[in-house]
Amino acid sequence: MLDIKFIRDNKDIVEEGAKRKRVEVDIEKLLVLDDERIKQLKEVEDLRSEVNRVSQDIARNQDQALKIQLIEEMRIVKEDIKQKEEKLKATMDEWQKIMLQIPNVTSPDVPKGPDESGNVVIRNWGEKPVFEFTPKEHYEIGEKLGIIDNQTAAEVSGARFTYLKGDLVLMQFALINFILEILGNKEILEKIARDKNINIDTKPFMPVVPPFMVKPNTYLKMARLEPKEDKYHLVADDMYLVGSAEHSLGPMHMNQIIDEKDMPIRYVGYSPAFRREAGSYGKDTKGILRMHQFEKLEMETFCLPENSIQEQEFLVSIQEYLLQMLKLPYQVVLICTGDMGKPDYRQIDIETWMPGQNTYRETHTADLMTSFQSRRLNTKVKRIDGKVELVHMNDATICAIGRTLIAILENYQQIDGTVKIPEVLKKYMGGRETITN
RNA sequence: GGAGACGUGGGUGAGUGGUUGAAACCACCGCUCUCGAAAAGCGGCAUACUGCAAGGUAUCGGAGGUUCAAAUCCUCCCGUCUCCGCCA
Repeated sequence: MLDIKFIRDNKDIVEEGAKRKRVEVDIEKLLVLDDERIKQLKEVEDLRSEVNRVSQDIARNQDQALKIQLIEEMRIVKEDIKQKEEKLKATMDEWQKIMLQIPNVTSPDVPKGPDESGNVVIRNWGEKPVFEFTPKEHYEIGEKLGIIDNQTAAEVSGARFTYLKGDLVLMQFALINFILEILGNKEILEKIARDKNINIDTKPFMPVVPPFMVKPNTYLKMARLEPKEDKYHLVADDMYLVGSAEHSLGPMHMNQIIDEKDMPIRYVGYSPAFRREAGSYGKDTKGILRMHQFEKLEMETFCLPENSIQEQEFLVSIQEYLLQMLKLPYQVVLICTGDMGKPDYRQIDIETWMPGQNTYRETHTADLMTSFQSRRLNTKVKRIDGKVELVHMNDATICAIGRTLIAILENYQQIDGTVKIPEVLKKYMGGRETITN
């Protein structure tokens, strides 16, 4: 959510920003409602003030007859308040509805564009592997090796579910262990920052296994409830399954004021992500690219406003470091206005090379939300000088495990159908060289 | 799931209908004293909205309700603790 004061002072920027994000919202109407809101609020507060004042008079006054008269007068004023409050509430409801629709403004360096065609590749890394045979797609490799079984999962749970088996499961946990080691190591993080010329506190990440379900209200505060049709809703308990660890990591400091000396706060959360994938029928139906359920390691950080762009750069650097360690070619994409999320100020994706599909596919995203989420979450920082302000929040994938496994299978495949194990993961997989049948 | 206890400012904790947005203590910040520190003394110390300001309004887990007046009474919800049941 944006600050209403900011909207009032920057009507054109907000309006233009929404249009560029292809969000329809009537700012003009909001401002009219806001004037109305303030006017009605003043009326109600003046009346309340009168009641408060007279109530104290009643308490102090000894004259019984006067007391009875004042009580009677206040009873009438209260009726008036009630009516005005109802009017105010109606105004507020409408006001709130529009406020929730308004997207975050964007960073000046975000390219303007209508959809993904406007995204800009800002750099790439790695040599695409050259094969002496036609590289296969991950599901062909996986099925042949007996480590991916969508067939059985379809019968048990339906489409877009899978059984990961054997070495692929070991590789999943190898990735998790490898990543947690990196994110917990201050020296490595320091080196990553230094190599990219990022001047930032390299405090390590605290590993977290967060709740996999959240209350509707929590989701709303994270500005992630919409689109609802993509969320799994547990009707009996009115809970939602998380679509990302972000959804329960972000609210960890709800209604808190954090000391500046404790900043930045960095978490790496492990959780499944549940997605209904509404609207993607027929898209990526093969293999494990687009699932209703997949595991993910996610970085969620809270920092001072002046550091948040640097923080995002840092998170992207860590993503790149990981892919470089895994020797997976990738490209870094600056997402344009029309393709980015509503809460984002700036969004950077990483797409990893998938030889079997002969294309780059999205594996990582890094979202800088500025204070868009912290405003509703009410997460603040108390500065050294005593000033209290909203924190800035960053959220970034460190490993969407399924898609990383795909990239490994496709990039490391061999002519005999076996798959080499990336060097850095070997030690977590019994020192073995390859996945064989 | 059953029974009971409880939820007050950064912390401990007082407060059961009327100048209580909230005592006291601790922590923290500033000043005095000191060469400096400690100690002591003095002062400050919630957030949001609104207003040029003075000020006003709201908030004592959350949402409603009773009342001229609610931290205090009532209802529902959430959470914590203890005991029992169940369970990995």
